[in-house]
Amino acid sequence: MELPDLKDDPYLKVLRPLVETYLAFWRLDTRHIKSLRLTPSQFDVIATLGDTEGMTCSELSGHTLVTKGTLTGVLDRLVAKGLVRRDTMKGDRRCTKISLTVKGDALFRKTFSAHLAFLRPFFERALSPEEVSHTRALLLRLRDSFQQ
Amino acid sequence: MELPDLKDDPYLKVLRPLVETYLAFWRLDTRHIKSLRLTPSQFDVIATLGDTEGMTCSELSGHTLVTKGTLTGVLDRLVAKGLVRRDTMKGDRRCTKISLTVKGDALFRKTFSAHLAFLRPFFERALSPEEVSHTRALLLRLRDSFQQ
DNA sequence: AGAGGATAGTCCGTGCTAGGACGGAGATTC
DNA sequence: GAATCTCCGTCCTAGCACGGACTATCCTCT
Repeated sequence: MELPDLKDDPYLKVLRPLVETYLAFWRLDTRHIKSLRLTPSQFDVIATLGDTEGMTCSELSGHTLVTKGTLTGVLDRLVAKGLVRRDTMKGDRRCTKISLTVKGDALFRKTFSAHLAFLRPFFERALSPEEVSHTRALLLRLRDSFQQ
Repeated sequence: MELPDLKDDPYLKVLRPLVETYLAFWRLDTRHIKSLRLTPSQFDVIATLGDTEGMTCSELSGHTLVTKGTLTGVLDRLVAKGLVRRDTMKGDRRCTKISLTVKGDALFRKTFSAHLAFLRPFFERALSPEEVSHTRALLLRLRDSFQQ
């Protein structure tokens, strides 16, 4: 990693834990999502489309971590699986309305809350509710600094 | 993202900040690394090989975030740039010793500490030294929970 | 010595990533 | 009406991610 041993630097010694924690979470998250036969990006799209009337590619890309260019391919595969539908939008022929199919909605209902329930204990075990708020606040300060 | 609005759940409301903070860091880090005409993985490898006598692919993969299979391609490109060398190991013909070339070492010296110096202010601005230790401790608890 | 098993690095398939180029489509201005 | 600007979704390139398959090599145990 781009993270040598930074024990000496009082400021940078939070860098490695940040990366390691995120990656540990990511691996756990990904492993569980894979058991649903989806990729993280695909789950991201399904979860975002759930309980909505559908959205355009741009909106979808704004609400997920998937960029516009990547979305095309991700949607192709979701359409092929019959989970998602592309409809032309009346009123603006530039836009495409992306929404869940019946099958996609069923998958969303079945897996979404189950996935959250799967993740929750890992947080509960590590932190008390007060510590959660505290961690959250500290992380947001860091995030804002990175985003200037 | 696979992160809906979790305001309601006291435990999961640290999830989104964790992801957002990491991604904000990652984007910053990547942008700076790109200005060196390297990719994050390539920088990772260079930084890890710096100040060592070289290592095998497996060791390198263990010390970086690059998996064995991906490493082959990353090393190919670094060798093509003349930054890294592959030597056969005497004693064990299965192993390959990867090390920096003179040019690679020069790049390491020039860019490594500069990169850390670039990152440091973002941490300094966000957190006091005590908060850094505190954040670090909280993150490590989370990490360990994810890794069980 | 020969068999079995572990390890090293490569290669492959599928999928994701950022960023940029592109052409179609709507909106605005003259 | 024509030119221009902006937006939309798709496509392209280079590179990375993971896991599994594969070959070569080495080690160990009988």
